[in-house]
Amino acid sequence: MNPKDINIDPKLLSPYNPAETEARIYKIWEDSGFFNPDVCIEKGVTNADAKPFTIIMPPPNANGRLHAGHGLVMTLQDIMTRYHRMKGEKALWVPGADHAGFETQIVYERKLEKEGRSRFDMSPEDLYKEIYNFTIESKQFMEADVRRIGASCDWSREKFTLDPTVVKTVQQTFDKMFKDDLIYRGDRIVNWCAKHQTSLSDLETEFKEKADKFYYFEYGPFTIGTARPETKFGDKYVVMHPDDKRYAQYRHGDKFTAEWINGPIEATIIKDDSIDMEFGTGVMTITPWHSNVDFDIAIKHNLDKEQIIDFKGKLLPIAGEFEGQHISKARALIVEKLDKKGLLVKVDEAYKHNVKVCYKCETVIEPQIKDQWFVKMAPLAKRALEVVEAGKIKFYPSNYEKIFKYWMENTIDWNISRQIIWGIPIPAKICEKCKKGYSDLEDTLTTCECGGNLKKDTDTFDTWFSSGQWTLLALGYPDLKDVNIYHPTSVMETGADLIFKWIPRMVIFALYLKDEIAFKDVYLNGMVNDEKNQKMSKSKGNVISPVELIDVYGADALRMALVVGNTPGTDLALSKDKIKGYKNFANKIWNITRFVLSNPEPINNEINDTDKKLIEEFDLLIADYTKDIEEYRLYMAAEKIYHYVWHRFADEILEESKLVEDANAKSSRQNTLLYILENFIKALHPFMPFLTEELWSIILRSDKQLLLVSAWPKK
RNA sequence: GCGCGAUUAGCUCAGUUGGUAGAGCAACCCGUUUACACCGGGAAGGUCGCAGGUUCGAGUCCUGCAUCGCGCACCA
Repeated sequence: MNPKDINIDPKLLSPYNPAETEARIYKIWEDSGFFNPDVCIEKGVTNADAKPFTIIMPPPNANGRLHAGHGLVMTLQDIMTRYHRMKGEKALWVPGADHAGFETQIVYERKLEKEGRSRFDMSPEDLYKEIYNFTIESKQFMEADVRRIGASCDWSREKFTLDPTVVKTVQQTFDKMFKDDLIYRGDRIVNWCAKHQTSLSDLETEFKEKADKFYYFEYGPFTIGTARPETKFGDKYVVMHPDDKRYAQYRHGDKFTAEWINGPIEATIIKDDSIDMEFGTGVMTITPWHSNVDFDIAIKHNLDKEQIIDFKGKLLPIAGEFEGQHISKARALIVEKLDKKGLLVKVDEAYKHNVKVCYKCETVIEPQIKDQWFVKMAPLAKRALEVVEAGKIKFYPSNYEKIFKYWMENTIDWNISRQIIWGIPIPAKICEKCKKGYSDLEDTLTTCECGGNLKKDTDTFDTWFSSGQWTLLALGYPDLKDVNIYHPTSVMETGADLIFKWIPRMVIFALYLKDEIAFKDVYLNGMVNDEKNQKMSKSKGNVISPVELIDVYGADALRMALVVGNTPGTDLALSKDKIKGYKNFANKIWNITRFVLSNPEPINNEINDTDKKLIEEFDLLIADYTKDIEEYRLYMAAEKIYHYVWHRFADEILEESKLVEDANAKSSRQNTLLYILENFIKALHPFMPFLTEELWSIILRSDKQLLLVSAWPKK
């Protein structure tokens, strides 16, 4: 039928065209100012004494576009925010952008590499400036993507993780923790990436299976096994298990002389029960400077530690004739020399083991002992554990509480120093003589208590040190204007992989700085995978960008596809067929509206008993649906309303109403259809905001306000 | 090695305090009658991983096993 034949709004051309609608609607919302709860109060759509509802957006990296996972995160948070806003609460969703320290620097380094440049040839200031400009530029693309999804966040409050006030506050936190004896300077073994020239936390490394040769060498009276002969120059301890009968004749502390790579050395026998008797010969020599396990043994027995490999991966003078060689080349030469000396016993050609690599470039991590800043985790973790055990923070799904607790019960001190430019500088001074570290916010200290010269620490903070304070920082802390109203935040919604990287740190810092929980609820979403449920990755070429999907199917359809059937904590297989299904749904609603509006106007306000039952049925559904949203069962709420609208309202109620002939009954039914239509459009708004706002502007209604700030349907 | 999760229709997954199995998609048959073919109607499809246990009653609770996935740790 020609749409012109229908006596309704000419805007209602079929089919629904999301591409034409969405940008226009978003602009209307943004111009209205209603994403900002202050404006809502000012204009009288929200009561000044209404309950606050706060979500802090996990700031997307400012260095690129959004990926499908962001699409899910933005959708979930937008649904929650829109729902609470319509309920009349002071709903605040604070957007952000993350400088993403290490990540951004890597992105930028790749760019430099392509241009044939290197950060090591640039002054730190120039590099910082370039990355800053790059990030500010990229940030706009990220923000545009967030808008495309329909996020109703308060852009006027957007925070960037390198805003000057943020930097200042983070540095103050460091100073406070230093004074509270929660931060110390420590000589500890760190994960060193020789390519990126920085230390990494355990969470920034991965294990990769590698096949290497495994060598057996004669070492005095013993045969030792190793996969890394190049570290062995300084080895002067042999370690074996105290219960190993094969070596019962040797005693702890005994010394002997062994012929070794560059001549004879004196070695000492150490007995330690951390040795695996089954592995190799049950005897090993240790290199405490370049191995975590060896380091622990050395600390336990108070053994000497010596650096063999420099921070670029080259051998130090201790290597004698091999000095200056890169370890990758030196290994074979060292083996050859030992072989010539008759010390090579045998070689296992295919030894498989897991090697720690940099999670970004897969360079093999070289453990190094380095002077770094560490946070004492135990006392902080204890408090975080207490509030969770007291039930003050709830997890969705609930089993993540276990993971949180496990993590808090097994903390190790946190290395917060990073040797990168792109981050918040650590406001500290280090003594050139005795290496003692001081916090120095005002940059005034010059001399150490030992008389040595104090030098500025050139390191920056691990990003999670500032991100951990984000619930407060995003609200303007230490300015308490917003903090007093909106903190603790209502819900922290983020990817389940952040259960240990981020969630505990936010809990810890909010307790430490403000003596408050950071959030009442934690909602953890799973990964968004491709339609075969495989992880999206650039190398597989199966990455789908949310914006491309929006271009084809519309934002509302994508949002529904991301939410329906997606329980918290579980990964989602996102298929185009699924999104297409919800594009059809959008069109269905469009046509339902066309149909209802094309019916004759009711002759009065009467509703008969038959129709009252339909209204009752609908109201019950909405009550149930509301409860589902309230309790974070968004996957179920969305499915229920979908089912009602399509298969109950359209397929049955509308079809049946076509058969009603009596004038009074017809009028009663039309009143009923209008009531249900108006209210399901309201109820569906958090899930499908663009379509519903557009329809709201077309249908007859009592309330002329934007749907964005209309009252939630209630019985 | 330690921990977590999953196992339900061909596929993707729901199933909220235990009460005779649900949705979407796909496949099948039929159908253009006042919105919508981006549609409607209909039918089909499951010993709810396996084995025990608790119970009047178990997809749901308990124990064990198997398979898959994920996380953490890790061998010189």
